[in-house]
Amino acid sequence: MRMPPRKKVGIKDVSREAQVAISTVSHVLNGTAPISAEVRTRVLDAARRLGYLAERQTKATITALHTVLLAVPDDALPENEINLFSWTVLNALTRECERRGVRLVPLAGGGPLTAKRIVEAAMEASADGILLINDDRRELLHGISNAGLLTVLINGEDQEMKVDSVAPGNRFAAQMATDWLISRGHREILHLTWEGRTTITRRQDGFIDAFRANNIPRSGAHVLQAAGYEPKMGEDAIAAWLKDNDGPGDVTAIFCAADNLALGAMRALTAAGLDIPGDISVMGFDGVALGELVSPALTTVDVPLNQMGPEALHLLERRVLANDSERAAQRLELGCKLVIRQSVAAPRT
Amino acid sequence: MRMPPRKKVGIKDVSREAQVAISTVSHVLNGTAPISAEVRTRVLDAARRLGYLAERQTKATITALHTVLLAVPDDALPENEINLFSWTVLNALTRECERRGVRLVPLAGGGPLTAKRIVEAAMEASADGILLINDDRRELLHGISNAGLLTVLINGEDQEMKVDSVAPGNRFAAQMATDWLISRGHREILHLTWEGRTTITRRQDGFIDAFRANNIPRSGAHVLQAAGYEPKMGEDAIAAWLKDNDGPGDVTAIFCAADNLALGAMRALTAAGLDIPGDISVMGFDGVALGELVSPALTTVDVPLNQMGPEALHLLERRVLANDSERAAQRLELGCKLVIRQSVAAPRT
DNA sequence: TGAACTTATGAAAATATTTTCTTATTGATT
DNA sequence: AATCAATAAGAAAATATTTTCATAAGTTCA
Repeated sequence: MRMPPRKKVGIKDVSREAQVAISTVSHVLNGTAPISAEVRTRVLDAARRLGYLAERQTKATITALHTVLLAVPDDALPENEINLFSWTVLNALTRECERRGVRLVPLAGGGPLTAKRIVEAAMEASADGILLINDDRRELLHGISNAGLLTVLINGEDQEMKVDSVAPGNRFAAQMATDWLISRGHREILHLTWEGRTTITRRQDGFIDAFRANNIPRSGAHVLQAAGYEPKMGEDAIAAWLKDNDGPGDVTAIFCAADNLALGAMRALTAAGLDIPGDISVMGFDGVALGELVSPALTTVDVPLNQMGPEALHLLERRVLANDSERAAQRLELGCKLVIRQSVAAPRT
Repeated sequence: MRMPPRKKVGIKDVSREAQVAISTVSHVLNGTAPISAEVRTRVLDAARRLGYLAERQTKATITALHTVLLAVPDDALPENEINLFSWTVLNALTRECERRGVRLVPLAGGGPLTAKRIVEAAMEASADGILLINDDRRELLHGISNAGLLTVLINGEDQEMKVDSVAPGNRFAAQMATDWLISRGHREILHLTWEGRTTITRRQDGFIDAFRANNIPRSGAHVLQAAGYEPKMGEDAIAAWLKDNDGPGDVTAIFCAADNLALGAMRALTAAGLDIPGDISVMGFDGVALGELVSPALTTVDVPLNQMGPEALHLLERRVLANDSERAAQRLELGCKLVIRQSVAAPRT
């Protein structure tokens, strides 16, 4: 694995690009002399453009991390196409590690994760820290931190606020999605979800928040639990719901807690002869499914999956560098974006 | 304001400390040669001990920030001792800026903050970014980001997930505090709060969460609104409550959403002839009040106020450096700690 | 058992960066 | 108009850091 021989950029290259002397660049970078705003901007822009700032930044932190243990529970393994979520996250993480020259030692398979297994694997690899994805059980976290190992959770949260974590801003994102439905005129909305971990219930919280924030009667917020997050389960849940209620009733929109569920729901709705979005609107969450390719294209919430891994790495670096157990644990929530396509319309009047 | 002439540490000093050659240190730091785990550790430890790693880290980021506008709404001004919260945060922030040589231009007083005022002030100071404390109104955020200025919120949150922010982990912390009360045996708990911003309602969420997580009847969760967060208002609210209900009734513990309220509550309870914690337990939140000096000493939740400013600065730096509007907004929650003192005991049986 | 490798470390050469000091320009003050 | 002070930028000297290459010590294998 050899990088293209992109020769390192230095302060010299920046000075040429910005048309100033080498020393001037140094002065700008260190604030060791008065510099006019104009030149300062020119230099900084050049430095950024050439990737000098980024390189410098990388070099400063890279030091701390040599080997990182990546613990992946079986159900996050991207064995089936279903778990595109984890796959995307892990993929971006792997690439970032390669880029930075961090050795990533995976621990996966071989039955359920236990603190013992993780600690042993970390010792064996003499890892500087641990990244743990999709698993935030208390016993696990206790076991690991008792061994004095530094850990960052990806797509999880430590309720005891001892361990750093990165997760999507589920609650706000779900509220934003529901807000959008409400703004289109929907008042009776079904939230299709499943009994997942706390990070999934946050989406339900946000769904409810939106009703409160918009002063809409909470009686319009309906919740339906599917058996899991696979498309088939969403399909079954919606089919059963349609049957029980003899059609969608007052409900004019379905907000699904995952794109996969939304795909299943759309199948069930179409099978029941309902038009999307004419008769009923559907909204997803995650932005991983090929929502663009189904018909109608799925309106959804885009989660910045590609940024979760790198951010986790960054938290781990800072933790290793600081090496200060007094420092408060950090929980990082990444903002999500609405992706508006065709599966949502105003309700029939 | 002159730093003690602590001469800069370099790779040379590290090599001496770690008893290796200069080049070896360089190799460790850059991964440019195979290094034994033993030497690697020795070098890294030495580098950390001497503050070399920290210095390097600082240097890498300092570049991006020269001038920062600090916008402080009137009600966060530390004019009265009441707002020890803001005072502590601002104090730590100021010191961090001094340490790093960042120029901090305050914008405060002169009536309510408006987007226009902030944008103009930022332009005038040619600020690289804005720190906004205790104010996250939508119009304000829209106005600022429309002007293309980078902003980080301190003790606030952007529901639209466009702007980075730092805040305490209010929800989990409140749950932790309530958990503690429940673990001592309390089942009927009063949450004393006020109509604050969303960050305050998060504490109420956590209070409720604890009942759910512990499978305790939610009928035991009582909420009482004070007129504000000053001690006097807590005192009045509790006095009125005691009067209305002819004593505390079944309630055996009061969890206050702020230390100031707790101090007031304690005064009202004592005035009513109740013993703390014999008759009723009291728990605070914030860890700023002189809870250690009151009698009995106040059990509370310690919020890492000193870290909020520096973390906000760090977010701003990264944002300026990346200069990538595609990058998702980040919301950083800092973990809090339980401080156990004397004001909480098991309820009378 | 000794040639061929591999792993570790350091000395010295090659680079990169910072600091000091000089010079130019502008505007204010006598 | 001459002088001074403040602001900007750069040349050159002083340092700091990285890289290349040499060497030692162990390992493997025919």
